[in-house]
Amino acid sequence: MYRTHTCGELRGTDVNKEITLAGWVQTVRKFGSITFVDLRDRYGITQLLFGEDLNAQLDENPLGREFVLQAKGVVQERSNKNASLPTGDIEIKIKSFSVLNRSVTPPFTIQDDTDGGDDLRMKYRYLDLRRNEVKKNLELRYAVNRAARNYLHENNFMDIETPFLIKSTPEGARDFVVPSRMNAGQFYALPQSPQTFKQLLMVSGYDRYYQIVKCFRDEDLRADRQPEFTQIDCEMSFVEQEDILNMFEGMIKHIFKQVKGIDYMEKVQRMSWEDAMWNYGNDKPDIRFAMKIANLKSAFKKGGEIIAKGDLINGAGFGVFDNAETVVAIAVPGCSEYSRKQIDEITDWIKRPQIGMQGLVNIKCNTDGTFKSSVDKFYNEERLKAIAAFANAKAGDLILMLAGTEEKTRKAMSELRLEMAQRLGFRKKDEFKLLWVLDFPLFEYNEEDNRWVARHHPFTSPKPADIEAMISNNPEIENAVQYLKHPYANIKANAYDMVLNGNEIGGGSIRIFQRDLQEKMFAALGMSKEESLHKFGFLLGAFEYGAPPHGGIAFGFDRLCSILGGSESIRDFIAFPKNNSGRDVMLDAPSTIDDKQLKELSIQLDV
RNA sequence: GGAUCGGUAGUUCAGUUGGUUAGAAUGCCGCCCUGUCACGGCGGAGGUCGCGGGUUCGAGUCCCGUCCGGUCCGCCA
Repeated sequence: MYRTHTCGELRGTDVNKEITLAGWVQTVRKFGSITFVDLRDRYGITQLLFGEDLNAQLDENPLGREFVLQAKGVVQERSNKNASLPTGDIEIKIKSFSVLNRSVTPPFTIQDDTDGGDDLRMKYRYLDLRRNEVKKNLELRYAVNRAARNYLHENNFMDIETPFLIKSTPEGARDFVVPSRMNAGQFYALPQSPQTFKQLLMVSGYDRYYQIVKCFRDEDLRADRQPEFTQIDCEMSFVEQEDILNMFEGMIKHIFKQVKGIDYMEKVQRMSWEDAMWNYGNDKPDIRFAMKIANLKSAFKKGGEIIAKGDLINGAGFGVFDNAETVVAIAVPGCSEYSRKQIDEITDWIKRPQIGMQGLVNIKCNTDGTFKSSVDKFYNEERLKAIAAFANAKAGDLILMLAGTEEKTRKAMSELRLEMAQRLGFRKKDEFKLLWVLDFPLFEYNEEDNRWVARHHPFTSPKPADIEAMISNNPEIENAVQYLKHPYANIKANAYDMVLNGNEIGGGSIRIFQRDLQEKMFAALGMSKEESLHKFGFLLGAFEYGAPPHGGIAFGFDRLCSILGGSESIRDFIAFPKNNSGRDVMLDAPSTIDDKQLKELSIQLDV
């Protein structure tokens, strides 16, 4: 037997027990004739005490960091206790020991505050995973997994595995493809999600399905995006949107309770997509704080056009606002005292290429009730007061205003709102606020391909009230790039996203379950009959054999874990993640394959 | 595809206006130390300044290119 206990479990009540521990050497502290060793395993750290009698043996078998050690001894009370360690009341007086394996000096320290950089830690991920910080994240991930499974199991959901080698349907994200040796010149694709399979399972009568499953998308990465990622994928039959919202609101609350001990009692807030865009410039608003966008002028919806014209000091007008499609403002609480330097800093921030705005207008709402703005020569005090009132600004606030084209300005203001909230500490890691965003548009325009595409996916059902419009209205696809300006843009989907602290953590929809409506949908997306049969004939066929009404949702498991763990990056919550360029730096993958493999696959390279 | 920040000792970093032998901390090695737990003390080893080219009497430092890494935009139904 290698060990009788773990390194995390012995306490004062175990004194005088004869025990055996096995683990890794964290540190060696030598004091001439006695030596302390901290022995670490997954469960904790226990201090070993080597007395004078073992010095000869230690000289013969010197211990180094990360050596694997087995040690037998007696638990004894420490003369100097260590309150910061759960095992800090005791130590093991060693009687004999054995070095099970040696270690070369690790490239970085295996501690909470390691000296290793990200790159190095990824290259030696197996060492990084020994660190408590990383272990904690994987433990949280497992806790979320368990909580989700328990909840779904209790609610009659059944875990059914679906294939990873499937058919490529280049709709939406780019597919990862896998060449088929037995079918020369043909390829499988790895699933972007088990979407069609779970719908087929509904047709088969498995009315509550779930899977915690890998999905694959060949797109560029971010801190919160990996080429392979995990979803909690769910589907239900005989449900309406309301049923899904209630079921999965329940699941998230269960996860909060089980994993974080949080009782999320209130009903999850709901917001239409249009309200989200109008008030937050964003389809996943962070509602932990207010700072709603004040719409002073908008190209596509009536706003507060109080500044568009009139009441100007010299009558010449303020071209930047007068000529802009959109003028939006936020009132930043308590920032009226911002210095020139601070304002310049924010202005530079919104001028960065990633935001790309030309400039920033500010109005300081002084605590004495007066106003000071960067546009004093265009607007008089009364006008500034009116703007402040419209933007819900209080004395002491700083109003920030942006003007320009609709989409860009709205997006920029959304970013600015988050940035200011970040600076003011409004985005607290330990505060969690859920939100359902509803009534998404069914279609959106893809400028690159010059066509309308499904915003969610092509299996999403339109709102019942809009089905007629979609079927009868088959307008010419014009170069209408402004959302909400095209007839299609007004067709709403039976789709919903769950948003947590400004992050989309889940999304789903009620699906189309009739063949004729699904065919109309494909046609609306510009797919020919032949094409739709070739790509999705199996689904259309299945819909003819008694497909039940159904709908579902999928949660981004990695992202949910990272938010619950208070981290920006999902890599910390994945045991073996890819880097920014989609590489596994530990394996050095992807890599070339040899000519024999290529030949078997009938593949010739062009590089 | 684009923007931006970084690459100097095993590691994390500093390095002024271009100027002598490129520094610190930590880690590593050796010696000393019986109550440490970030142990301590003394000593030591350790560098192709990512790579290639250019400017210059002289380049870690300036310029061009390139590779690698981080973050973001596009992209991600």
